[in-house]
Amino acid sequence: MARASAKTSETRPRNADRSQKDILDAALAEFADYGLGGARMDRIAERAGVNKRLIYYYFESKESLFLAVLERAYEGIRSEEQALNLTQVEPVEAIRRLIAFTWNYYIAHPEFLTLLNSENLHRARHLKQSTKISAMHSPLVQTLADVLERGHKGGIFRAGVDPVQLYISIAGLSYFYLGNSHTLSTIFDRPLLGPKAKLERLSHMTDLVLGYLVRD
Amino acid sequence: MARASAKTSETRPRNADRSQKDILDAALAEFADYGLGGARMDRIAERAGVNKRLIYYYFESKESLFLAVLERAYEGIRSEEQALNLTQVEPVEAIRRLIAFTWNYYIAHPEFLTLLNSENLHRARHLKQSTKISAMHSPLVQTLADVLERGHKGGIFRAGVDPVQLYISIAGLSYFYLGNSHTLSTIFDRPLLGPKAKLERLSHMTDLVLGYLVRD
Amino acid sequence: MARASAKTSETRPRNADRSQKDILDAALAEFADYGLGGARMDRIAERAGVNKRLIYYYFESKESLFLAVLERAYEGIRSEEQALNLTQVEPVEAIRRLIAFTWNYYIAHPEFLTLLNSENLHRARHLKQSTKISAMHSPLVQTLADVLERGHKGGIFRAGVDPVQLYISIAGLSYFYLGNSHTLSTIFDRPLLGPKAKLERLSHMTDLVLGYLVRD
Amino acid sequence: MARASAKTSETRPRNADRSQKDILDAALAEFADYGLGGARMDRIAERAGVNKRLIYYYFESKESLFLAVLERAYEGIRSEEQALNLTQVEPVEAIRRLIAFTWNYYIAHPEFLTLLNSENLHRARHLKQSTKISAMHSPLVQTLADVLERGHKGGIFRAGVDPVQLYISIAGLSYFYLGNSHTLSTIFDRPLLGPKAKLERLSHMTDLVLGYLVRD
DNA sequence: TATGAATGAGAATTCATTCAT
DNA sequence: TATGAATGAATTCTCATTCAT
Repeated sequence: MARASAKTSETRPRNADRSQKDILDAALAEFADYGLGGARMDRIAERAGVNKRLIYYYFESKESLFLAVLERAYEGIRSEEQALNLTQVEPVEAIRRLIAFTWNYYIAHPEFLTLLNSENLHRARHLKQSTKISAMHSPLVQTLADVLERGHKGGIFRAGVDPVQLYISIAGLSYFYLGNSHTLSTIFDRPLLGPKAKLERLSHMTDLVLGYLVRD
Repeated sequence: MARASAKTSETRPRNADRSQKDILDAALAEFADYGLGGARMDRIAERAGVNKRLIYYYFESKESLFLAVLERAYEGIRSEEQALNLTQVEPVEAIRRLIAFTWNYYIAHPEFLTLLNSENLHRARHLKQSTKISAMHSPLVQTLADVLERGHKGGIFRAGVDPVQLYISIAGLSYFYLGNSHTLSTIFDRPLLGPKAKLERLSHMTDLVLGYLVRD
Repeated sequence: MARASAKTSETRPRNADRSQKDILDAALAEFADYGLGGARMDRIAERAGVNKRLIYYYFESKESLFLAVLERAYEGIRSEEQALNLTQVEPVEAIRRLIAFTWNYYIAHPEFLTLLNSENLHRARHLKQSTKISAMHSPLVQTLADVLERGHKGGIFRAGVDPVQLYISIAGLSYFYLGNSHTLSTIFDRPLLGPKAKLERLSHMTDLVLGYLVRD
Repeated sequence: MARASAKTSETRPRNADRSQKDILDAALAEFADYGLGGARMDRIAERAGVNKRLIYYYFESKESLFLAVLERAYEGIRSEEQALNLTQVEPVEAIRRLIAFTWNYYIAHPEFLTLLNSENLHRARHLKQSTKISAMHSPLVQTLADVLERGHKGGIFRAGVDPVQLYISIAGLSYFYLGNSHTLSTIFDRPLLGPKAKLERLSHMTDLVLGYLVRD
């Protein structure tokens, strides 16, 4: 909003990187607030404090801007995930951390959920044009496979768990609750985003996943 | 060009109920395909085979049409859920059936997922204006509470499971996988909607939930 | 608004006169509130408590309905004017009465002003199609001519006053003040419709006209 | 068909001031011809020779365009009025000039009358949002107060004449005659806008006002 | 690198009017 | 006499995008 640099043209000297970042930030916020269809190029320009024309200069069109935003969003979560170093903690703790991380990341970055929603509405049309997206995800699967294997070999986890399947479950448990909190709290007539409710959800999800994984 | 009335005026005789149903059906398909923002009233009219004006005659605006569609969609799933008679089967089987039903319903009605996505993007703005939506969901919670209690009293299920929490988990496990299948299959570079993949997912979800619920 | 007869169809039995009057009343209110262009046939039907189709049954179209309303409005003021019996009072008093009557009639019937406004915007397009309108006004001119003549012959009034000219002045003095009271009170930043302001205006107008007419 | 841009794109070079003026001119004509409700944005664009979208670019909406037109219209008459320098001529002549000016201005600018009509139909809704309109009118009242005072002090005019009241009368005498000339000439079945009729009216109005003001 | 001016193709919504009973 | 259902033609306003500098 009150970005000083947007006010005058003197404060916005020729700085390509900065402008591009401002545009991506603004676009992320706009797409998250209104979805791809509802987002307005005018508002993005205003939010970024740049002339609308500049957006087209750097990003071909609304659609490729959306893809750029998407890719940067995936990079964000994946790089933080990497930083968890799950291969270096014991399996049960690794799972706990992954669940908690996913949960907290979604809470901290609600735009990520909305972005995915939009992209799915459009049948991953944009993502399918991305060349780097798939490569970005193999480390995640590798890591989780490693954790599961260590858990199984240590006699703690059940056998035959598919890491992709499990990841989708872990993500889905948080995603549905948080991404659909508006409709869920309406239909169940119950607050879902209060501090207590959040703690309960994290606890429930952890119990659920570990109750399944850990053999007795 | 392809004016509906040009086909034949006999195909749309004066029938208020029929016209309204046709409009709702067409709107459901359109909203599912394009989301609220992307849906076009023109296309809805064409799909329904009615004059665009008639939509406004029966439904105030695009937004209230959307709400009407949403309400009917919730009615659809909830009434089929009721028909499962979960209170009359033993607890483990009841949970199995609920998971399988949810999974299959989402597969059979992908529009339902898209509709929810859209509504959440709009922060349940429409649903919050609905008067009947909350009442529609209490039986579901009741039923699930009953199943959980019977399971616990029979020494089969663990204690202290919140039915709403569990329902959200069961729904979320299917919802995320199916609703985000486009992005997921892209990022994991793996087909998720083939017959085999579907069977595996259902099996995984059932194992996950029962692995958690059933005490040893 | 709360017209009982509009509520149910039993209370609106086949009564052509009543329906027509209800429609005219409703149309008068609607045209006064929104002008010809802004008036809505839907709202007129609602206000009248009749089906929209019925309006077309009795009155050909919106435009002829407008003419019917106009004619009835002129009939209203002219017939009350006749009832003043100006030919039977002495000239100065007759002028006083005419000014006061005009002023009070416009206050009591603001719709009349709005109707005239609309009709003039449309260059009297409708009125020009009326066959009875001109005949309706000759008595008025006659009466005023008689008053002026008696005044002159009695040595009270100045000579050579054109009755039509005078009538337009008398009407204009009230019409502009009342019909434009919204803009006038805004531009002069002063209330014009309070009880005191109204008395002052009537007094000013009477002084103005008599100050001119009465010779010393 | 007759798309403006099709003529030549050179005729509309990038000139913000010019475009805005063209739009205001076109809007004035359109609003005068059809009133606010009847005016069409399409026609305004065509009249101005600009793309319809440009109107919304400079003026938010039809309504704020209307306000802009209104304000400019008031500025027009008030500034010409100022140029009369009424404070520098003797009182009787000043009144004569004001009456004649008002009369001639209305004749030369019939749009002004229609505009006021429309604004009053809408209860000064737009004007009330204007910040500058009231300030625009105090000089006028001042000037007239000065004339009246000089006239009274010189023993020529009667005492106690309210300048606002008098201005409304002077304006009203012309306004009603000219603005309602269509209906008036119809109901009185007599031409009002011929050269002779006009002279007579101006003479009548002057006699009326001075007959009232000037003491004997 | 950066921008204010300008636009064509739609978008939702409105409205007087007619149809069928 | 009376009405609910249905419609074609506008109408205001929007939007991504391009032009000229």
